Amino acid sequence: MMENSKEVTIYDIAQRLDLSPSTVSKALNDDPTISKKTRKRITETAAGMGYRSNFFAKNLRQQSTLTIGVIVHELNSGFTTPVLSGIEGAASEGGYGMIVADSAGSREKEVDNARSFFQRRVDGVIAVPGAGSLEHFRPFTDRGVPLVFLDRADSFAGSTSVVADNVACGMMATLHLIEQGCRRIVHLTPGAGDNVYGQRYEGYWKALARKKIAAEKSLLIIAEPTEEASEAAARKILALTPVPDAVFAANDMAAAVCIRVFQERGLRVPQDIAVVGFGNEIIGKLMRPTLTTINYPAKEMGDTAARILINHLQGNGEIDKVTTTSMRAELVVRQSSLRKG
Amino acid sequence: MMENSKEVTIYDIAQRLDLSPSTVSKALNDDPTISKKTRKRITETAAGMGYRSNFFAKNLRQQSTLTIGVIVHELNSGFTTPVLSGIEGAASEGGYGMIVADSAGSREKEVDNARSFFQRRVDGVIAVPGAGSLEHFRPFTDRGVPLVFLDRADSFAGSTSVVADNVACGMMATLHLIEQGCRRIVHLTPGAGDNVYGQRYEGYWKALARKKIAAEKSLLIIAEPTEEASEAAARKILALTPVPDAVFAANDMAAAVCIRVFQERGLRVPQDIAVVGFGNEIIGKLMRPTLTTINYPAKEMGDTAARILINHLQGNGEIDKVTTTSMRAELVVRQSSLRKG
DNA sequence: ATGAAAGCGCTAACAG
DNA sequence: CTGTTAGCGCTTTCAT
Repeated sequence: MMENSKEVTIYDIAQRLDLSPSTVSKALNDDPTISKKTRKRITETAAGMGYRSNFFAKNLRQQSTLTIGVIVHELNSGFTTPVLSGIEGAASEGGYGMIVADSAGSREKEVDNARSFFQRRVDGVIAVPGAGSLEHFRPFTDRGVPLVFLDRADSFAGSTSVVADNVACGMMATLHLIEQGCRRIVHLTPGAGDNVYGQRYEGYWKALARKKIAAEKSLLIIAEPTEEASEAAARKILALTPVPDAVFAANDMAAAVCIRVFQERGLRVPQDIAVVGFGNEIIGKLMRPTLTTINYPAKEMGDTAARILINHLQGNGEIDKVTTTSMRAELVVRQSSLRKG
Repeated sequence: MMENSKEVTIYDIAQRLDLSPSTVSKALNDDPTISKKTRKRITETAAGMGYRSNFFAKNLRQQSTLTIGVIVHELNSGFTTPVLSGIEGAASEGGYGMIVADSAGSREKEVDNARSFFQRRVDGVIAVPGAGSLEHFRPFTDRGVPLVFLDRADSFAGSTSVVADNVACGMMATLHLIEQGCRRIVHLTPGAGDNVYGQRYEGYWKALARKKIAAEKSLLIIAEPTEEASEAAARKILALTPVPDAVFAANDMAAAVCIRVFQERGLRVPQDIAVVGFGNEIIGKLMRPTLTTINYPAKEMGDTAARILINHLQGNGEIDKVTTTSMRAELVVRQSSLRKG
């Protein structure tokens, strides 16, 4: 095993070429005050000697880590994956590394992760927080470390948010169903609290209100986004009287399960009951009928959040001016809701 | 905006308490030679002053970054997500951060990412490489930076691999179909080269050989894992004469598309044609018939890779002894293949 | 039990 | 165009 044959430093290079370390440093950083010729000599011997700059010595001087920290409340999810992909793309393009911490649904871990990133001195933070207070992020804002929240729009001390317009999403889906002639529209959601789900629900009833349709409390059905709970919810929906003529589900999996249960009970989708999902998961294209759904711009949100952060870090200080960036989602109309034309 | 009100250093703490910086340093690192009383005084004022240790000064001294680099060839994928989740869990448990770089299918980016991590001096690397040479990882092995490959078993200079036993997977799936009475079994795969797909194919024909069934070349169908290509492949399968009585697809999406096409053509699954997928994606539980598939232990693989790496970094040098860790995958039998009992 | 001093590798004034 | 010098904040002998 070839072991660490000792790291090469700029001193080694300087000695070898009979130059000073600072000359070497400048040359390696493309300082224009170094003659082309020496610069070339230096870069070449550096490469030859297997030199790599010491990231930490550099950071120690420059007080910057070229690293952005990403805290997600659930890494293993269909939303988080494209978000990370979007962030990574923009970050690496801007010369930043992305360090990821997963809170795995635990608030305690989220607090820990914030602390850990603070210690690590990331240059900026993007967080997809779970529910609850955001106070554990205060050290960042206090120290001027820029902070962007994703998918959560609470205003929080000097921070910025990137969200999809969930109210608009809910409205779009519901209006579409109304246009298709539906009147008794169920909203199936994991919860209608103070978060994206609540906003989708708000969009739902705003759409009903606009069309002068009374919102019935019994048409709001709460169910965890698991297969079992969704099945139970579907049965609950069929037990309502009169039977609803549409379901707007807050995620595609729940919508798919509902459709299956409806079909097994002999109902036709969309003729007897129309269904709209949320999230544009791959399953929506594979099932029959294909699923009408909201295309949630997760990757674009990640990309945007990273760009805002990096622009700010590079001194194009958007972050102080923009408070919330709302990304446009779109309705993807497929078979499960099309009752006309 | 509260701006950087100047970072607190151990010197500030020392001055405030009329102690020396080294005492403060030791106290903060729980050095037992510092009396309990002073230690307490120090930790308390440190907290009070909002001190955070300077990660970089620390690293500069200790020549370690407490960071492991993860290079994936495709971040936005159903395999990578649980892998990252597994790595993150083990890493954070061991006190390490995880920095992620996505090669997004580009070899060039993969090479860049390797270089970038080398510069950043990650303590260790986990790579899920694409196809092709692994030479760009040589700097790590040369410098004694431990390196673990995931889902790819090439032996490479002093590195270690964590894989699922893909040959066994292919064999398991195929034997199961044979036991169900199938004889003309198609293997549908994105390619049977020198990678996991090739190994699954190897398992397929080994199973056939063991059962004395002739492997026909026409039963190997190559198709990209997209919806369109899978549909075309399904039609191709139905055009074979005699029509096959089973399909073993190398991913669940392709299997789902096949089943849909078969059903649309009036075939019954599994009675007329049985189908086994690969990957245990969520869709397999939602569709009808439910999909028999291989449960690929992605998260466990990530977890294992990270543990091996971290054990090594902490001096429990497994990495030199273990060359390849093969994780057990399992067959999940559901409706799409069950023709007996 | 505490302190003094050296140095990790690099950069940025400033001087030549 | 190149060199000198002085730290960045921390840890770690070695003294006391």
